Amino acid sequence: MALFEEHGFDGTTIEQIAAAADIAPRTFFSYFPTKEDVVLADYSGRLERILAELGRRPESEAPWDALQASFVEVAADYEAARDDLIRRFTIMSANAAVYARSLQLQAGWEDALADVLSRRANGTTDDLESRLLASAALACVRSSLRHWLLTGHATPLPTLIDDCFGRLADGLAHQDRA
Amino acid sequence: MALFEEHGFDGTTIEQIAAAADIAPRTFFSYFPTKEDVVLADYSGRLERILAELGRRPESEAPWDALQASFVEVAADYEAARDDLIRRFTIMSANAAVYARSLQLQAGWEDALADVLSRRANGTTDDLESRLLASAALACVRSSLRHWLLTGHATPLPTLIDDCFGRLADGLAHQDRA
DNA sequence: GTATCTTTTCGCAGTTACTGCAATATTGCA
DNA sequence: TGCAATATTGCAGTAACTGCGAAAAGATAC
Repeated sequence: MALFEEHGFDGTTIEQIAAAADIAPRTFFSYFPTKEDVVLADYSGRLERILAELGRRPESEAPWDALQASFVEVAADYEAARDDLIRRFTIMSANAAVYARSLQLQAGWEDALADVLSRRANGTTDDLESRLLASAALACVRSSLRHWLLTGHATPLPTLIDDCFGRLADGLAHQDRA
Repeated sequence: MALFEEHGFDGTTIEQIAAAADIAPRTFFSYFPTKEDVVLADYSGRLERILAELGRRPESEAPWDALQASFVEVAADYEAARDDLIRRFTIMSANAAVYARSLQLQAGWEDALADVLSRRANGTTDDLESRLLASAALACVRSSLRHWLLTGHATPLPTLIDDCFGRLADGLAHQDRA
């Protein structure tokens, strides 16, 4: 991470990373599939947390509400690792390849979330609905994180995410009413 | 495209593409920035269409309704190029790198859409709201396209997209009511 | 038809991420 | 200590992409 911050993501080679970590360049790839994944190392654990949280929600709860509650809960973790998160996201937002990889990983999250929602609904809804909800939820998270970074982390993340979920649920069709 | 379909995306090299197109390998890169962009060649024009359509909507219209109307309109174009679209999306959904590139390009769309929405709102809303709407709209499009492909293009695309926008606007908070 | 300028095409050499494979080192355990 | 599983490594190779400068093609003026 320090190397990325000093020389930029593109300006840092695998060779340099390996040297800094005291391993052979070849060994790097037994820890990370791509260079981008170094910046996004926390992603894999994050998905498990979200799925666990989602599994803890009562079956009776509406899907969107369950998603909202789960993500707000996980966002509290984000706050705990605040400084690290800021470093990672700063690098990410400065580099298109890292952001692209982030989106790709989130596509995996979408698959997993849609799957859980479909199983939860148990035939009550179609797969399109599950997909849509999962995809929209991740849109909330991305928008929140972006805003959080751009505004210098003023508003706490859980608040932002809660707000975004709320807006999508209530405010879209008739904004003039709000 | 024929090469991709025969040998797969990864199994096709720039050299082969260049040979098929009767150009030097080096020249390929003056037409496409990456190999992935061959499959997504229609993306650049598509954004302009969407922005044009969005610019044509009345200022009084609620942002979400304007987005919905614009995308439904552009989806009609999709139907016109139906077979070509199916070929491209089939390749895309079979290859993670192409899908990642697609998401990256859509991130550019999101920027542009959020920008237009912010300017449209003229201070009535914050940037977070614009982002969120743009991001959610693209989530609708992706979910619709995916469903359209998986179900063998049974339902027309404009119908699917219209439906997704409608669901996000109305159905999220209180699905038990529906 | 020729000369001049612009644009496109091209070849070449180089960088870098990433892969498969087989050898070597390390570790955990009986 | 000996053995088996696992981690680390080196090497050779592939393929996407880049910068640069030369050559080719095309347009324009006279």
